[in-house]
Formats: sequence, C-alpha cells, structure tokens
Amino acid sequence: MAKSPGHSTVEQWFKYKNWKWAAFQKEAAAAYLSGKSGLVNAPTGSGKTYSLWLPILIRYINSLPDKPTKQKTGLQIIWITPLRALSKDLFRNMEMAALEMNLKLRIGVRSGDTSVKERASQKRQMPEALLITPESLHILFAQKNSSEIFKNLHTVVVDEWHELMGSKRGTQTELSLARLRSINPSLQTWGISATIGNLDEARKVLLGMKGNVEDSVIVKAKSQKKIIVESIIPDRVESLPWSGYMGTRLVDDVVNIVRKGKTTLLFTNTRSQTEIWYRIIIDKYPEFAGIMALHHASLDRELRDWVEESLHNEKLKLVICTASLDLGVDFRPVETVIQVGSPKSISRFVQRAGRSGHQPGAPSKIYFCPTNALELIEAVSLREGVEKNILEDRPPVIQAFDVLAQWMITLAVGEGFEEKQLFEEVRDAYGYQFINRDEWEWLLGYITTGSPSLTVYDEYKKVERIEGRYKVTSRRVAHRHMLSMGTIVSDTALKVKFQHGKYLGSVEESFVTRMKEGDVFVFAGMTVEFVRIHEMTVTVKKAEGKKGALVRWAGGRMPLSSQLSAFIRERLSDAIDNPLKEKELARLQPLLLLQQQRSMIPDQHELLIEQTETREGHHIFIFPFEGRLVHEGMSIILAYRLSKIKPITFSVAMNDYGFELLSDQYVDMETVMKEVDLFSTLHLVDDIYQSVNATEMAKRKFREISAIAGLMFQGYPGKFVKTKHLQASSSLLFKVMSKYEDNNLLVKQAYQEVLTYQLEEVRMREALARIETQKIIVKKTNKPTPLSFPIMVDRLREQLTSEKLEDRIQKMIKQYSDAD
DNA sequence: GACCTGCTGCGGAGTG
Repeated sequence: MAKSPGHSTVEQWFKYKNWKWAAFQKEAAAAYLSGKSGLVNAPTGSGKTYSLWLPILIRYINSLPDKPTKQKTGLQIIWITPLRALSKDLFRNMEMAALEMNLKLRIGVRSGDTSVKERASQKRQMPEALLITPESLHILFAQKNSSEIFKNLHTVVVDEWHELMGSKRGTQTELSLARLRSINPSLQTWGISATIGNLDEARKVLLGMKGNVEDSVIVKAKSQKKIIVESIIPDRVESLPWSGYMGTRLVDDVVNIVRKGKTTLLFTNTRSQTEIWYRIIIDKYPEFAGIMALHHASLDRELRDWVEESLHNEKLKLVICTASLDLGVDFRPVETVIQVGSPKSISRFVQRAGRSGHQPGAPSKIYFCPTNALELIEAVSLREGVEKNILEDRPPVIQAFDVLAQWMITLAVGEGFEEKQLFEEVRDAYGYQFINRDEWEWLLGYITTGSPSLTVYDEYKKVERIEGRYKVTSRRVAHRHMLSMGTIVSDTALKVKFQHGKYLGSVEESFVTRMKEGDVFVFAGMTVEFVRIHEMTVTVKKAEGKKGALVRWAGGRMPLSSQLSAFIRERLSDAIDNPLKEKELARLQPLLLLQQQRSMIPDQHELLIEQTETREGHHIFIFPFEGRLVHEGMSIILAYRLSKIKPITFSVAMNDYGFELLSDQYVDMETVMKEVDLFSTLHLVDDIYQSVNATEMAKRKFREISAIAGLMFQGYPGKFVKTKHLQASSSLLFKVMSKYEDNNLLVKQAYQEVLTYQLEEVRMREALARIETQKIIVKKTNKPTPLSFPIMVDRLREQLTSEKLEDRIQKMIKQYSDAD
C-alpha cells in the first residue's frame, strides 16, 4: 500500500480513499474541529463512525509536537460502545484509518474479554484512544489512580447512544460522563445515535445539566432511505388463525420469498420461535440443511460468530434470528428481510428493514408475515407509521438510586470521594438532576452502614469515612464489588454442551431443573437428550428422530408502542368504512364482519366492552388497544374498583389489544358504570398500591434493584447460585426493609419502577383520560368474538399444557361454531 | 373459522 502523505485534513483523506464526503460527515467534522460537542444522528452503514473518528485523528495530527519525544502520552480519547463485539470491530477499522494516515497512535480495547496481560499493560501505560464498554469504564474508576488516568482526556464519544440511553446502562454512562467533565471541564462529548423520537432530549442527557447544550449541535444525515413494506397475505383469511403468535402456517409463502433472494434474515420475536421455525423449515424443506442457521442470545458466542461470518461470505441463504441481530456488527446488508409477527414498534421495524438493500439510494424492502388474522391490521398500521416517519421515544431512566449507590461504592473502591463535591457532580447527570440532600444522606448512610434496618449486620458496612473521604478499605468488599458491577441482572443460566465438549449455548435454570435423564428437548436447531447436570453445565447428546419439548426462556415482554397502538385504533375504525383501501384489510373483511355481527367494531371515539358467559364463568372483555402492560395495570385497577362495590374476585388475562376479567359472579357493567367511574384517573396510584399485586410486583422488581445496589452478592464467577435462593433472600430483604423503614429509597424505587415500567403509569393515565372522552359501549355476546377469543386462549395457555390446550380449543370451536 | 411466546446487553486484581 502506498503511504499516505500525511492527510492533515479530512478532505485529503477522503480524496485519498476515493470516498464520497457526505454532507453530514462534513458538518460533524467541522463542528468537532471547532471544539463543539454534539450528537450525530445517522442510520447504520452511513459512515457515521468515520464522521467523528477522522476529525479526531486530524486533531491528533495537528496537536503533535515537532519533536516526537515531546509527545504527550496517556489517554486522550474514549469511545464507549454498548457491545464488546462492536468495540473489536471498530478497533480494526480505526486502527486501519490511523495506519493509512501514517500515525503512530496507540488504540486499545477494554472489555470483559480483554486478556489479563493486556489489562496489565494498559495499567502500566494507557493507549491514547480506548474503546470500552460502560461497565469496563466504571472498572477504571474503581482504580486507585483514576483521575490520573483521565486527566489528559479531551474527547469522549458514545456510540449507539440511542441504545444505551433508555436503560440503566445509560444512567451508568451519564455518571461516567459527569465525572469526566468534572475532571476536565473542557471535555468534548459526542454521541452517535440512530434516529429516535426524542433526539433533543438525547443530546441533553448526553451533555448533562451543566453542559453547554445551546452551543452544541445535532448533525443529521439527510439520506432518508425509502422503505417498502410488503405483507405476506394468504389466499384466504381462514388460513390465518384467530389467535397465536408463531405464524408457521405461512411457511410455504415465506420459503418462496427466501428462494428468490440470495440471503434472507428472518426476524422473530422470541428465541423459541426461531427454534420452531428452524425445525419446521428443515422438516418440510430438507434442502435447507447447511444453508440455514439460527441466531439468538442463548446460543454459544462461537456459534453466533460463525453465523455472522457465514452471512458475510454469503454461505448462508437464510438466518432465523431475534433482536440479537438488531444491533452491532455492521455486516453487509442482506437481500431480503422478513419480520414474523408484530415488531411492536415502528422504530424497531424500520431498523430491521434497514438491514436490507444493497445499492446506495435503492429502497429497503421488508416483508411482514402476520401470525394471526388481526395482525393484518398491524401490517397496515406499520406501513402508515413508516410512511409518516413516526419514531418512538427512548425515555431516559430517572432517579435510579440503585445505580447511584453502586457508583458511590465504585468511587470509594477507587480514589474515594468527598461527598459535597460528588453531590454536585452527580447532579450534573440528567438522571439525578432532582436528587435532594435527604436522598443523598440516605445513600451515604446506606453505603456506610447498610440501611437503618440492616445496621446490625457488618456485611453491609462497605464504605468508611476517613478524614472526610469516603473509602472502601476492606479488600474483600472491594473484590466482591468489582465482581458485581454493572446493571444487567439476569436469571441463572446453565451452559449446554455435548459429551465430547462442544458448547451449544445456555438455557435457564427453571427449564432444565425439571429435566431427568433421557428427556429430549429442541435447542440450537437440534434435538438433544438430557444426560446430566453438573456444576453449571448441562451435558446432552444427539437424539435423532425423537420428539421433544421446546426450550422456553423467561424473557421480557415488549408491549405494543403507543404510536403503533394509535395507528391500529385508527385503522380498525376505518376498516369498515373503507374496506377495500388496503389489500390486507380487504382480506380481513370476513373476520371484521363477524366481529360486527356478534358485537361491534369500535371507532376511535368508542370503547368496547363485551360481556359473555361460558362454562368457565362470567367474562368481561375490554378493548383499549394500548399494549399489554397498560392492560395489565388497568385490569388490576378495574378488578380492585369492582371489588369495592361488592366482594368479588377475578382472574385476569390480557394481550396487546385488550384484557379480560373472569369471575364466577355476574357484574352488570352497564349499571355499574352509571354508579361509579371505573376509568377515573383519581386515586390511581393509591388504588394500584391497594391491590395485592402491586406489592408482589415490587418484590420481584426489588431483586434487580438489590443486586445492582450491591445488597445481594450474586456469587463468584463459575459458582452456581440458584435464582430461587437469590429471589428468596431479596424478598426477605424487601420484607424487612418495608416493615422497619418508612423511607427506604430502594424499596420506594421498586414501587416506582413497577409504576413506570411494569404498568406504564404515564401511558395508562393518558389512556384513561382518553377513555373518559370516549363513548363506552357494552355488548352482551353469546359467543366469543374475533377480538375476545385470542385473550381467552392466552389465559388458557398459561393454565394448560399444549395438548390439553389443543383439546380445549377444539371443544370451544365445536361449542361455538354453530351457525349464527 | 380458531395451535405452540416472551428481546438485548456486561462483568477483579493483587500477590507469590
């Protein structure tokens, strides 16, 4: 390669590389080189990394002294990424760029899998630029000379900021940034983000409360790629089930699409769904063996790396994956993207669509494969959302005391801190701008003595106050703290491996502890037989031809976003008036007519309540179309408010469209609603707290909080601590703290998190306010309707095994399928 | 005219 002649401007370098110099890159470079901070907003694959990395290099070149020996050493640039794999990938690209500029810039990577040797070498001398995860950055703050490490730092970049910001990992990053700004007030802070609804807020969170937001910039990449949404519609609507979320009935249509393209990504919503699809395709189309692969978070890293690599080399025709391929490693775009089932949010759908489309400027195309009939409405709603360029917000986390407690201990393990100064610094972080002295004092007490109800236990006295400085002196405390840093708390997972030693991935403890020798299950696309469980490893062997249980993971439950929900309500309301406007809705007509016949289709100004009686009891179905979390909260409140009128208990069930209250007693909703305002927002929080569920929910949330705050030690690496034990000790702590303390911030936080995340309080208030303006219509039906049936099935599914469920559904069909 | 659920991400250091 010809040596480059210096390239002291970005233009020169671009010319040398023969690259096109995009407007947004130019803008970002100019802003950075003029000393500003800001946020770059650009889609994946647009060269957003270089828009900052190159100007950083230019700045570095310009700062070099004439005599090489006089060169300033030590850390100058930090580049934070949410993924280990991403930092390795960036490392290669950046090193290459530095090389081509003929620069002797030392670049380092620091993450959990950085070798001990490399860590030691970094400790002796830091590289000039460091790629790091938020967690590893915190670990640097736990070192004795941390302010020394960061004193020459002039630039910090947070990559994929949209991804971090909405989580506690984002809060963790905010605290680091506040610290770095206090070490060096002239620090330049830059974020790189995909498009989200609240970009302005994203910049504020990044720059902090004292940051000079007015003087910073948001740089937007202009090229809005066109996205084409195409639904896979079966010939007859009957071929789509009323309920269900697997979508495998359309497997033939999907395979036809896959066959047409070179490479296809098939996104599903759950890990077991990828396993099911893989099995079904292999069974029906054996020719896919060897050119199809699976990708989800429970598969072994090596396996996933191989899949990504093979996708790169176009050795694979089809990869079935979950959100594990949403982020990160920038592989070459694939030809076709298919989304199976609701993506739940428009932003996620757009991001996945962006994985397709080869030529610059060419549109991206995404196929939507509905898994049940009603999802045809979602197809239309998604298309509309994409066309109108609607994007969801990522609200930042506020007042996370668990993360702050951990941070205080981290600093105490490191250089120690002076509390007044740290208080000011912490208030610079967006997430703690409202923290007051009382809360701060409570936290100081918590890290030094444990909370008031724990003062008798030495275990919780972690930090000491020595000559005005808060410090950790115990090596044991320091060691344990280092092991439990970070904000990600997951269930105990066991590794799965073959007898000859090849690792397949991991399953959750709850799934595998029910297994005995000889049991068969499906995992990593294979049918395997359980052999034994030892330490934290499950040994299996191949079980050809046998049928087995599917691995189930206890994962998160994404609700439908409120933006998408709004479109769905609108589309549904329009579907009767304009049945032929969209082909999806035209296909759905028979079902919609049946809904109208048996009950009604609510328009946007109406709330539908259906009441029906079956052998199971009296059902009340309510359809706010607000996503399952809001429905969970509403069902709790309604059940509580109804039980205040007369003693009555309900079992509840819900999906993204509505919820069900089932009881053995009849409630006349029409009469009840004349007497009480069931949907009132008055005393909303009180009513939630009055219900038993709120305490149970808070107790479950507390497990995560107590782990982050360092109340519960999760065990040494490789040592097996059962989730059950952790749950038990956290619920004991929760009980003690709730009982003996009025003002325990961590307990309060648990309730607050239930309100904010579990029940989506803000959204629920908005929904209730909307309902108050709506006309409520109660329909008595004598048969389940297309809207209510799926909710009934969802409830049964939780109670019954799958064979029994099948029987039950058959019975229901017989029972209700007589002519109207 | 009616089947299968539940995403992602991270992580010591000092001593012999």
